[in-house]
Amino acid sequence: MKPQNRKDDIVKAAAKLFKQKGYSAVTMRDLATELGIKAASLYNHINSKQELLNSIIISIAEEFTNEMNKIKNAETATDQKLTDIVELHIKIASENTYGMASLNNDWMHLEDQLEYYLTLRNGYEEDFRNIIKTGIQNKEIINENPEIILFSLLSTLRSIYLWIPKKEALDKHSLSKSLSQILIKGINT
Amino acid sequence: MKPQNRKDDIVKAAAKLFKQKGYSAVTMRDLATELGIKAASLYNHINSKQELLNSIIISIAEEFTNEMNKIKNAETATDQKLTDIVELHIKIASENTYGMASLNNDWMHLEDQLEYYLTLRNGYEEDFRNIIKTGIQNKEIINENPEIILFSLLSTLRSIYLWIPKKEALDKHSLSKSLSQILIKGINT
DNA sequence: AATTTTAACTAACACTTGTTAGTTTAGTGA
DNA sequence: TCACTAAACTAACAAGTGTTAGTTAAAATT
Repeated sequence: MKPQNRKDDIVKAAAKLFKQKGYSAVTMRDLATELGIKAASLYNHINSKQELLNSIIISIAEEFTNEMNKIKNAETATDQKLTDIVELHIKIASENTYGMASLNNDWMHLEDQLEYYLTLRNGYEEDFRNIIKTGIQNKEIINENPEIILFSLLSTLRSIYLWIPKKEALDKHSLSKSLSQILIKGINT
Repeated sequence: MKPQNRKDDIVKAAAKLFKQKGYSAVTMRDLATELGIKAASLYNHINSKQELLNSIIISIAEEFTNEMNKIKNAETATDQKLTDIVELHIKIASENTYGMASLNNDWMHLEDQLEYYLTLRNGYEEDFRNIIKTGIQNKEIINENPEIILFSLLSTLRSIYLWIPKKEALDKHSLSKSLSQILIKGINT
């Protein structure tokens, strides 16, 4: 009734290797070796290499979209929305460090699902942009080019997965607090 | 006396394709097609695919290192050093949008030169970290975790190459001004 | 005019790629 | 005990990989 277990192992191992070398450089034999089996055995559980990438990326992208919908529809001030977004990125990056690497670096190797992914990503960015624009109108955010503010925030948030595993062991809570301060208080009037 | 011309064309085209699909996904046949020739013809000008990646990444990494040495040795205040760093990243990202993609995403496929690259990168980050620490001691920068400040700044600076070609046509000068304000004034006491 | 150089070509190589087919083994439920 | 299933295996394939060897045609140099 739950024969998904082994498949999850494979997806997890795939994400780990994809982070290390990128999707294209990881072979099905690499992946099998990581799991201690032969390449052909993988196909008892999955349909294709492509499917692995799809499920890794799309599940994260959908999580971002769902959470962004909650944040944008909440009756909260702009700086609370921004804090929520920072925490969302830290949460996803913590729970899925490997997957975030694929989402950032290998999305262009999605095939069937590429268009869908881009729709999700564009929607997410558009919601984020609107939150910033509203903040500017409300004078909660300095009146700089919203495109540059968006770019600056998103760049940092998308890179969190690279820094979380660092030896310095940034604990999740103090990271969230410090990063919000640096990113948001720096933007406030 | 300058038979390097054709080789430069190849390196440039390679960097462009590496940005689009990543080093591993670009074949020598792709590269040849981009240049309107056959794959084997490339080898009249270059020694290997690996060599292309090496020269793209190492030349940029060395430029960062050289410029950082000037900045750190200059007798300037911390916020001037930070402004200089922002401008350095914008300059390199503008002049070498394609190469920056390889540097960020394909450095792990360096082989012989991987160790050298990591030495350069670690040195750069260490210099940057020391500038931030000095700024904190001088009370020019808020007393947050310097590791998080470094991470936040570097994440944005390393992503500039992704945004410069955007349709919005962020012109270089206003980008530099706005970004410095957002990143640095936000950090200042 | 003769020679060298530049830069393309065709043909082929040894190896690696994702994937399929068919088989074997061990554990589970009837 | 018997059938079924999950999950591994061996063997193989067709296509694609980076690269080499040897050749050719035109341009530059002597």
